[in-house]
Amino acid sequence: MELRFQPPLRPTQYAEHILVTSILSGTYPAGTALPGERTLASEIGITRPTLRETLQRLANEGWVQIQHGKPTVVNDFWLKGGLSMLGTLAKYADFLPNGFISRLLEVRATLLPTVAGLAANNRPQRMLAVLNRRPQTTDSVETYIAYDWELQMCMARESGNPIYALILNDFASMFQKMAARYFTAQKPREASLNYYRDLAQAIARKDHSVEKIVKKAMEQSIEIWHEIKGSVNI
Amino acid sequence: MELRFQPPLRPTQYAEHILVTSILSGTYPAGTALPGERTLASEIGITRPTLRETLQRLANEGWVQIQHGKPTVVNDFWLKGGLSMLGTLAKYADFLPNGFISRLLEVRATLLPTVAGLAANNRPQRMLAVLNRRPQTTDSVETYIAYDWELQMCMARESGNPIYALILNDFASMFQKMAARYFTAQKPREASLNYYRDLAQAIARKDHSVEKIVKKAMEQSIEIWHEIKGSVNI
DNA sequence: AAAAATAAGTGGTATGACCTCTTACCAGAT
DNA sequence: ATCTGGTAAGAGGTCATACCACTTATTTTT
Repeated sequence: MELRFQPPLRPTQYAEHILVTSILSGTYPAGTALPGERTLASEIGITRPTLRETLQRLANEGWVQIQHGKPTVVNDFWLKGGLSMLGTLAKYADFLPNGFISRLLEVRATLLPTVAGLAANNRPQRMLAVLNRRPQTTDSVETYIAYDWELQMCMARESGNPIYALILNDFASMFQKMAARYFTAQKPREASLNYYRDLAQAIARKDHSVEKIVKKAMEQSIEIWHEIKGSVNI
Repeated sequence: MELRFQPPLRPTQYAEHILVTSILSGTYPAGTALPGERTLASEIGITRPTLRETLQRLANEGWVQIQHGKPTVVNDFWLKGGLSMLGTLAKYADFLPNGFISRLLEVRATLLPTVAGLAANNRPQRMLAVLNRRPQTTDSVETYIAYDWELQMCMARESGNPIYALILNDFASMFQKMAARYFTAQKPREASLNYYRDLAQAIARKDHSVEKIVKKAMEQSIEIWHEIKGSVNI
């Protein structure tokens, strides 16, 4: 849980914690009605306006469905939820199904090659400018984490299609958790350096191998992740 | 705007309308601070708790950034926003950049072929069950809209990767607006029927042409959309 | 000059009341 | 009996106001 020694949660975050863990753990199964706001607020130990701020946020992410006059009901979030749920889910990684990060990497593997190809065609100079700042072998883990994310976001921005950036933004918190573990080992750092180098060369050559290179790198990162994570349930 | 003859917006929706249109139209440029909550609430004509519910939601979607003690600042939403922004943006289509729906269709074209391939491998029976219920030539526009969406969601669900469904859910409102226009013409309806038929055959044959078929259909839908929309700015 | 206290402004939370919508129940009309 | 309309209960929606907590800049103290 990683919450010990942390300052006590503020009421609105505490409410989120209670509600999300209750939903994830099955205390409030999908399809059932949540207790009324007045009851729920007193049960959690906060006031109604505070609870409502949290409820509205969760409803917007697809956890629950609020309708005037009717009780608030819990959603089957894998069916009704939106991508912004990833941001909240990242805080409760213990409840994630086994291999969830792999699923995330798989989605990235289908998206990023296309995105990279668009960016390389659209704004090759900007891509090369970022790639020329790529990390060195001696750089810290934090540097790798930050740079890898920066490169992805650069691709999304320069792709010319703003929607790719929106998707990646929702991935941010999950990727942060993953990358912190991923780049701790040496092998993925080496693999990434090779990937950055190959990508820079391909863009400079202006040939059509960018997509393939990114695709290959994404698939390799999935393999490496499987080796790293071992039996950890994320 | 299509708001005439509709009941007046409730305060929380009215606040969203004011804030979002103000941000989109440049009244509150990215990087600038929003007026304080007390000021803003009275300007809009609602109370602070009500305004806060809206502000928290918008912050969660990435429109603004709220920090305790500091003024709330407007984000560059194409950079900081999440995919759930699409749901809100769909209500203010007039502000969308030209060709935005095309960008959305392009994202779908990169995702759905992979998703369809996974679903066809994972759960061919369920896919076929849905495909066997595909519309007839004589069916209504509404039937096409509903079925097309159902098929996409089916693919996402049966792909085995829940994240695809989360992404599609965020596309829902935008797709609804697009499909209502798209399927009004006859050509796209015919194209979709052919697509459904080819897809059903491919899955039944268990060959590896599913991805190609979906890819081709998605690209064709982009072409058709360009023909249909003409000079409309969406 | 540096450090600590202070004050002002902003977002965060608490109370308690009232408004609006949905639902179910019931009385009256058909 | 069935349909219609009213009525009451319970749910979410909004209001009003006061106070708490964090950030920042200023002032005071050391």
